[in-house]
Amino acid sequence: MATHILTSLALHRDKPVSSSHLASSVNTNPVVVRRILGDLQKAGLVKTTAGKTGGAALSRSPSKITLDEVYKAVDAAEIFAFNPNDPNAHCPLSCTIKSVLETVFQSADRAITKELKSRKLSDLIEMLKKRGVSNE
Amino acid sequence: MATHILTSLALHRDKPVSSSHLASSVNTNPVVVRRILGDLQKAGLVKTTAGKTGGAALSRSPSKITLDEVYKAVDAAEIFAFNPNDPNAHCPLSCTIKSVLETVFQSADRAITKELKSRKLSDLIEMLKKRGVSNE
DNA sequence: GCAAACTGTATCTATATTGGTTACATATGG
DNA sequence: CCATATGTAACCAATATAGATACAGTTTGC
Repeated sequence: MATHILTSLALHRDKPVSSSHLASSVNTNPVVVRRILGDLQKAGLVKTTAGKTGGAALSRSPSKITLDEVYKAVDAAEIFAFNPNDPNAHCPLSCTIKSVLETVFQSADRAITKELKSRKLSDLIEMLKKRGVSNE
Repeated sequence: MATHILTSLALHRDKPVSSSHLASSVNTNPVVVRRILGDLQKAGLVKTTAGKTGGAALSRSPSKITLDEVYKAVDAAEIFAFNPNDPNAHCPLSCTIKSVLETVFQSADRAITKELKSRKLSDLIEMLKKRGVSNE
């Protein structure tokens, strides 16, 4: 939904778009959109203005926004999860496994981050245009 | 939990380990362990035997088990999720965005898969041994 | 000044997922 | 035969997410 919203904003090039309008494109409720916009705003990707002619707009050019930023803006969690339970203190494996998995999780995270960093919002716009979607 | 279980099995080298024993190391309930073992068994990574001396054991050498197989065995879902709602038929962007995101999701998936394929269960055992955990 | 059209946010509901637990049928070694 | 396993169903609790309603605060344009 977040990338959908951002591409919509990009296609509107700086004209503020209302959450209702975005919601109808995403096919959801305006409040859901505003919540996502709130996350994107905290991450500095969009700017919103209140009032009659208000709405959301990108705060940077699409070529300066990577999908990694989008991902981290709306989904703070890691990809993999540790066992939330305490380790069994009588078991050496149980006490050590977490530190081992940590290094694995980190490299997986780096792999995803690298991949997403290589994708810019402007790339998505390009792909949309190739499919005939050029404005909205 | 799944990797924890598998490393535990590896440290026991082919001696069947009961779900209760594994559960105490993972600090959870035996049924939870058996559910995970069921997934791992479907994926061909472990073999379980019932009866008094039963339990679970690896069905392959740890050097022949990649973390990618483990991941796919217990978590069939994709990393990223599409907007579950139908597209708004009146909106060209809404109708097209999914196919664009699909290619992004696929390359992200490939990146994770590649990373996890490069990690073998035996690598984890190595790391554990370096930290002083050699049996259990 | 004021109505219209926004945002931001609180609150509530529905739903899905997950882990944990109990219970029990079934298998098997000694 | 019986102790000890697995496999699995059923249920509960906790958590997360989307959606919906409601409303206070902001801003524009008349």
